[in-house]
Amino acid sequence: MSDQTTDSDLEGQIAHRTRKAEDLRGKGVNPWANDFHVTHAIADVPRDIEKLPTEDQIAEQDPRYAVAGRLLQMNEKGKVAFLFLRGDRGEMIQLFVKVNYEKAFALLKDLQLGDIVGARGQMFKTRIGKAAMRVEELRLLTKAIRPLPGKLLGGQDVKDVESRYRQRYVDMISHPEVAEVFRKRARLVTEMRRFFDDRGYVEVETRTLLSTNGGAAARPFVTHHNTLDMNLYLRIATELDLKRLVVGGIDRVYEIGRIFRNEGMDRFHNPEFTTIEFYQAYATYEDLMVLTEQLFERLAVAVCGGTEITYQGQSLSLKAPFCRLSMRDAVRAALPDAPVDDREALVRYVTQRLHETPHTEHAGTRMDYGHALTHLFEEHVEGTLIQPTFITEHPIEVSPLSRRNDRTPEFCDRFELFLVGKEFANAFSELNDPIDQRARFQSQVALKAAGDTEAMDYDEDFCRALEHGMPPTAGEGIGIDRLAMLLTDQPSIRDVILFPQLRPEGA
RNA sequence: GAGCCGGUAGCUCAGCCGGUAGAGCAGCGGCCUUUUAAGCCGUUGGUCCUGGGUUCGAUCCCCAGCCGGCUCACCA
Repeated sequence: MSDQTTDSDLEGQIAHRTRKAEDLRGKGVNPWANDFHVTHAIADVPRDIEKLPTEDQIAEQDPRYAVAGRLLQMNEKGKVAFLFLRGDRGEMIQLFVKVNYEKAFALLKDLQLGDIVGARGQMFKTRIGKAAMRVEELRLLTKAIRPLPGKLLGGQDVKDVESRYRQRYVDMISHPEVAEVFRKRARLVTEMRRFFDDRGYVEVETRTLLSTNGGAAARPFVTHHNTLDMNLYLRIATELDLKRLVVGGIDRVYEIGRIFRNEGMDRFHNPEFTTIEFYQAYATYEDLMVLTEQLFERLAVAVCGGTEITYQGQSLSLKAPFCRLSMRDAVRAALPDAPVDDREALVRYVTQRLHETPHTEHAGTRMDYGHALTHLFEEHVEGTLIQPTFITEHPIEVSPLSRRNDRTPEFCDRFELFLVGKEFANAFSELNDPIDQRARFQSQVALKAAGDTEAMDYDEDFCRALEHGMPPTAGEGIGIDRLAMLLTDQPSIRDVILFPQLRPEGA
């Protein structure tokens, strides 16, 4: 205790706290003890002021509670001290330590903010009418060698988002509301599982490493297997394996899993993210629209308590039914002069517009009717779809895995669900005609040869699977991170991913 | 990948016209037997993101880089 450390920089504080821990060990106190028995969560300790005795009314038979939590504040007042501990949900308990309880009082000088502390005692009402525990036993359970930055109680919030994302543990200590976002995300996923389990879907886990890239339009990550001495792709979708399982006889199947796309990062994109994909035999995309409405309603109720929610100041209603609109009608409404039904004229129309707006990098490798229509939709409609809207009848060129519509084979039996101007779900009646599927893969290969880095590989095994016969099936994928953003009202995908991708910390 | 904005004490931030830096909180040493973001006395702490340049002199001006945020492009 003779240390006269005056350093207040980080190294000095760490050194001081480390010496403190060593001193304690020298006195026979384990600074990282694990023999304290908690009887109650801090949240579960009764604190109804009306029912609590004043200090001199405490009776020997009044219940005792043993709690533990992080020490966030210490007010020492001579021969008495008040401490605040915070528990696992961000709730606080006030401790009252008097000089009369000698051992407990003596420990105070070895405690520092951020330490994990255990306390045992009886609850009472302080002179200013606050609930507090009169501590009979006080224990240091974990010495925090490194001081916590910023706000504990009082002090300032840590606002530097970089350190918040890099050191999520610190972020969560400083901001209990951050932990709450991730609890809600967990609730969302749990509820989603229940929803599908209740309907007889089987949850599976398929492979992440693949030798062919498919199931979506995206650039993959490449990795290398040493023993096989071959490059493998990290999956960009779970689609093809799940449909293999439908061929194999699991009529209702889903996977909640991480997928990887080697593309840009921004407020709505992280290189690894989580999707649910589900497939149901003998269903159509129209059945899935109804199912999707039920799912979104249920998730909103479970996470937000109702179907009327707010996202970043916008009021949204997730109450069924959602609006349904074909892509052509949507484009027509936004651009009355676009020749939506004339395939060649529409390509010319879009090509001309692209020349007029030179800032676009859009490659000329895939300008056909389907891409032209989709381009107009994405440019002029997508961002305006605030309330939940199903966009149906996508062109075949942008849907290499979807079933053609029986009446208008240039379009397919597909929908995407949009909300707050973003895509949230993508679903279609699955293409199960192996001959057509081979042709679609062929055109993907041609696109890839022409420089389209997002085109799929020809998946021979998948075609072979379809040749064995896949029942008529509908399938859907939903981005869980975006859904979590929506239901927790977070502005950035980084706020719903525990450890979002950042550049490595500089040396 | 492009544009804009930012990086100063552990945290939040000031810092004028270029003269090598301040506050609050945290820390450290005291005082106080009912505090509530306690109070009072004293006190420590800085690679001003990095590297160049201009200058007698750079946290400040210029250039390059690193990291982050936002917008745009690609994508979900």
